[in-house]
Amino acid sequence: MYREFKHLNLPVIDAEIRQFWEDEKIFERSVEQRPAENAYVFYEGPPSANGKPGIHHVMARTVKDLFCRYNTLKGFRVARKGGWDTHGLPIELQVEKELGITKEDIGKKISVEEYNAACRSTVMRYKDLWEDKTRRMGYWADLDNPYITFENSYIETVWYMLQRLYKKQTADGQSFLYKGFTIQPFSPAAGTGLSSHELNMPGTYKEVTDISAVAMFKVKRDAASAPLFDDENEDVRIMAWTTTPWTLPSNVALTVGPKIEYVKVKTLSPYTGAPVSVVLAKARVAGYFNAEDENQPLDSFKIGDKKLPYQVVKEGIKGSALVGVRYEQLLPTPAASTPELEAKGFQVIPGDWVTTEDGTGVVHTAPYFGADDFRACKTAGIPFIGLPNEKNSGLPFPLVDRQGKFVDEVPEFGGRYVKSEYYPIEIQKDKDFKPTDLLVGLRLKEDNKAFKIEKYKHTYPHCWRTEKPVLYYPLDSWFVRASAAKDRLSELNKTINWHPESTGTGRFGQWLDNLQDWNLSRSRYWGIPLPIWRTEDGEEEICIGSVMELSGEVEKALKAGMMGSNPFNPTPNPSPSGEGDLHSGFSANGDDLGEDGRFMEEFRGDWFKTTSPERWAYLKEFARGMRKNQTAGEAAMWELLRDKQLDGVKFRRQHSIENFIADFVSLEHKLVVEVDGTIHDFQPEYDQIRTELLNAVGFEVIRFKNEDILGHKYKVLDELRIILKRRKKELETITNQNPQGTKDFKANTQIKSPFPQGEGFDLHRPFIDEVILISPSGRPMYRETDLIDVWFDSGAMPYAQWGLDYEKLKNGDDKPFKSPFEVSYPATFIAEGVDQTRGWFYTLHAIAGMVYDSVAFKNVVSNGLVLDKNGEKMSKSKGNVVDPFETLSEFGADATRWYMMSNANPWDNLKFDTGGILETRNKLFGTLYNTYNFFALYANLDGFKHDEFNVMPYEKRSELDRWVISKLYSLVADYRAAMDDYDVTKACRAIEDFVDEHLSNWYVRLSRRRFWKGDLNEDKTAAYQTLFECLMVTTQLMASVAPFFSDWMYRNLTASIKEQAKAKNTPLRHDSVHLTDLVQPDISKIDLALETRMDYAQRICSLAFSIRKREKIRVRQPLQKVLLPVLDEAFITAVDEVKALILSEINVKELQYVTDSSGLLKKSAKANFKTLGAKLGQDMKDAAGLIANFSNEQIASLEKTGALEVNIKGTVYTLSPEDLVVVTEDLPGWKSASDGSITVALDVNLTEELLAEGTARDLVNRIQNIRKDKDFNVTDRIAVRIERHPAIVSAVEQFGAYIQDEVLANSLVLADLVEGEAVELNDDVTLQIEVTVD
RNA sequence: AGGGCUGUAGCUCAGUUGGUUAGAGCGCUACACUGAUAAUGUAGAGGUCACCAGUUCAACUCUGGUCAGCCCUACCA
Repeated sequence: MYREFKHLNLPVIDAEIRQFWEDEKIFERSVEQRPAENAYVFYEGPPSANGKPGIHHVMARTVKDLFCRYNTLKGFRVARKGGWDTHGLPIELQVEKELGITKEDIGKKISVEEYNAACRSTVMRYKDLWEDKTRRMGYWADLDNPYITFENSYIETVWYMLQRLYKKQTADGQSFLYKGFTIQPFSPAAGTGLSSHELNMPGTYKEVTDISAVAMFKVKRDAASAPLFDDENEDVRIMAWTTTPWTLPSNVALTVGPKIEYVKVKTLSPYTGAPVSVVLAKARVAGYFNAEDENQPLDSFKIGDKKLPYQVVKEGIKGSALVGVRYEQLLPTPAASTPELEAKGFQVIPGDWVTTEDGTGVVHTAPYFGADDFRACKTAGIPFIGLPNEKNSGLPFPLVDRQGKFVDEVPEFGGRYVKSEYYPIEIQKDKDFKPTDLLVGLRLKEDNKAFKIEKYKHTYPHCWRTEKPVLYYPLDSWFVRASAAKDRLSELNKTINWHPESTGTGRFGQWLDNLQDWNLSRSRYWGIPLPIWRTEDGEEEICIGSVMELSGEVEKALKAGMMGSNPFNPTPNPSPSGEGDLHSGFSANGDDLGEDGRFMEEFRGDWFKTTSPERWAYLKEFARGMRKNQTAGEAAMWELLRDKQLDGVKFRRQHSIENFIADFVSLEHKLVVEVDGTIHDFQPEYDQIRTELLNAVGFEVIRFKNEDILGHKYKVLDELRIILKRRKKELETITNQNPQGTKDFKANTQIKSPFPQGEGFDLHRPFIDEVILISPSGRPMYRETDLIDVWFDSGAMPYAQWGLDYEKLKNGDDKPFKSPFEVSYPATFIAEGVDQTRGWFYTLHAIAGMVYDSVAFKNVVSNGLVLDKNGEKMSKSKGNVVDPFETLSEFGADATRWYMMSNANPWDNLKFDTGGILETRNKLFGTLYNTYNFFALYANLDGFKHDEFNVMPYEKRSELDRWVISKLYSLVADYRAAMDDYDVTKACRAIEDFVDEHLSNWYVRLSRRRFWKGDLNEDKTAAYQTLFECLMVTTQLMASVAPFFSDWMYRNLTASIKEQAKAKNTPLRHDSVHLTDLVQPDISKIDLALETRMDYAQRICSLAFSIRKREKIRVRQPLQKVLLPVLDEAFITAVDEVKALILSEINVKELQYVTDSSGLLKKSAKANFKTLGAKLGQDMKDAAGLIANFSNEQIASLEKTGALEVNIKGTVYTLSPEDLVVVTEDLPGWKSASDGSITVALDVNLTEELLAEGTARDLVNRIQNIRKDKDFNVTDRIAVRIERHPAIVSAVEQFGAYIQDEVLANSLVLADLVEGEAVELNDDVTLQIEVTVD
């Protein structure tokens, strides 16, 4: 029996099939049954589970899933290892938000360890929701063994890849991984630099209104500037425009275009009325002066006037002539002044990038806050402006700190945020609040240094998470030298098959062509630590490529006494098979003292308990030096603390603890007192590690600022006293709880791990920062504190998802990754949103290209965005976000998936409208469901069971059967071609077309009678077999996109024959459609001639129906004759084959061809523009008119002789038959209609007999309706009594037998009195019919 | 600002190498059909193929420009 159903309910089907898949492990089997060597490699771009899945994830995952399923059916083994992206700023920011802290609080209010633990627990928060969504949408992936980017094996593989880059060198010997200093986008609000990827997140560039300033820089009179002066007292100024007035205190140069022409204009300062001569580009004069005001008397101006008189007094000043001109510093900061700056700063320099499209043609240049500025100053040898940087001999500290505040030393504006957005919203809203830019503007106005201060609208980049403006800021960073591999990456890209192609050639290709170095550094906590250790001076460094290597280095460091113990001890020793878990090799407990323990025993004195003797010896020199060169603050503090002055507590100064030197320390109270100069603002990272490490060994660290000690001595003393008391108490409690505790330094040097015992060491911060290595020259090396860009994490997934194989690594294998890496690289196919073009797509490509000179993927589909139905982006604030769970529950996964794939190409943006899903459900799934149910209903009645070994040969089947089979296999060919080209939309639409147009509305409709009439004869069996094959093949083709419904149908179709199929090992033996082999495109089953003539039949029927409609003759009314004018014999032969179909479909008794010889045919001709156009050229138009007027005779002559000469404007052309498109015109005297070359005429004369037959058919219909209303079984026999009404008597008498046969009536009687249903036969006649089961 | 994509019926989308009636589905109107019925058929209304120019005998299609939308790139101050 085939299962029959009452209603289509896709969500119920989903649930049933989902359960079946899980119970029977269909996914696992679908993968495993294919041979491993025949792999179709798919990479899963890892999602982050810290946000809820959205409807766009359903879109992206449908694309991924369907091509994996499709290729599985094609016989490939398609492993799909799931993955989770677990690092990155979004997670950190979320944690900060939830804990109510900012980045500055990390390491203070909360330890890095706690913070990272919070990240770790947050990152998988919505894992369950994701997995639920994954299952419900039918996304097949291995969720049990995902790769997780925070796991040690993943991290160490990323290290390995970094090391490969570190070791790789360009032709001129530069490493692919290097440390540099550049001006980068920096988000003070998020406390981090931003990568170019992040700067390109959607919504980053926003239109904002800022305050712009045109400042006037007063020229100093000297040899270089002399030509600019007319007389000694003239006030000559250079005008420069800026949209960031807050950078004006940092101005050190003005940049001009060497080739640009500048002019000097005599005018007045608009704000003070003072006479002034300004220099600006000639092309920009009109931007600041109104031509009407030219040469007006200067003394006519009053402050506040709109009209500013002016006079161009000097023209033709080349930019190059201005270079070297010196000017007075605009807004001096005394603390930042240096002799060097005074000597070389504040002059005009050249820059090719200067234009005259905007501003004044002179660019205010502040090197720390602009990439162009930075380059220009470096080239011109202009020093940077900033506070002296005491400890680092390097560059001065910028006048703006990392929080986006002016440093205190900046007069007037010190301590103010440079962008108003950094202030809390309440402050911004205060009526008295003035943005810093405005204050700067006001200062300039007052000082007669401003020409124009006004609001200015422009787009400015914003931090994609905090939505606050970005600053360009000088940052130390590690870079990947991607620019060196630019050409090769571009070449490799050309071998990748992109969908859509334009993304690959255009968007991605052009990006590669302009590739910049990849900034890897992130000043953050939760991410993969950069595996580079350096000596403090940066002279020696090491890049670690594995935990094994790190362990070896730690051993060396141990011997040198750099560290307390080796957390990686014993040396990790994964099993040779590569199966071992790296974690298991690590010792987490500190029982094993090793060498370290032994040497600690030898030292008894308190003195050395804070560090190892060797380190002590090493640091001693530094400490001594620091004591000598102490700062003013340190000196003042020492005065307060020395000689047990403070409550009798003993303090030491410049004392070594671990690998740091503390400014002051009380060993008794375990308290470190640090005195900070401003240098510490520049290196918060370093301070933080220091604090963390000191905390880790039991010391509390407090800090005082220089100015506090110098200015508020007693306040500092009070604070210290309070802290000392508290410390004393705390230490007593700790000692009581744990007598060993803080006394034993060794115990605390054990590096902690967040994992339970035995699970190993955590490679994250802060633990990794505690690892100190020793350089070849015997100096300590500290880890570079940066984390790496999370995009590197995901870009390294082809390797890191498997992890390092130590055996291979030891053998020097070029690709030392665990199995099955060998058969899993590169990917055959990946798919992700188009927004990943510069993200994952790029990082995959870049890493593969640079490290292995290979592509990482061969085919890629980038899908577009999912917008709401109005084409607007979905966002929480708009409230137009679609919940994927609701959608899946309401419409089912298949309809949702199908809609998303078929509505538009996946790479176009999708305007998501549930109405579209509804349409898909009704049209495709509803139709197919009905078709299946129709099949099941009659197959069950007839006891039909499909028998794979006993199918009727196609040549013995009817025209209609062979036609639909031909269509079916044409579909298979089209479908496979489209899918192989990754064009799923085309594939889906082909299926829709087949199901709706061909299968349902033609084949099934025309075949209905075959199913319900008579016994299971040969023709009927053929019909069942044909329909079965159509359903079976269709369901297989649909399986990739609609995995639930197709499996449901497959299982229904095969349930009754499953046992037999299994026993005989036939193609239908599989438990699930997803385990089958995709049907082959069998050309032998395709008959194009048959498809053509069926197309004729469909068009003829359609035309006949349209005539009936026009003439208001219902289809049930039989007609005598249909006439077909024909032009050639081939048409007759073709139509003859489908004649029976046509006649029964349009309910006409006979078909008659009208040929030439009949004399009835009137032809007309139209020019065939395609062939004729090329031949005739300009005469085409005239020829078309001529041909349209051809007579029957002319056409006939051409057809007969094959040539006809025409004269067009004196030129004689010879026409051949293919130059004309001949059609027949309406037959005079007949009701006709035509469509292109086909014309149909109907004989609409109704005889008595025809009318009676029509009435009989009406009666059949009414009786059938009654049967249905009364819920009779389809097979019930009935008795019918009809009221004796004049309108039907003749029909019943003539066609009684026919009626009985049609309605399965055992008896049919006319009676005078019938008490049955009142039935309306037509507008005039209503009669009673009684129907009973007999 | 530059690059890419898109612009066809009220809506969602097709439209092959330029060729003379520009299509489908949904929606709307009317009629029909209904032993598949959350269907189906026929017909109707609905288009300056965003706009302007050019190439051509012929342009929705090719070229250039303009406008609008989206995405990407970009601190030109």
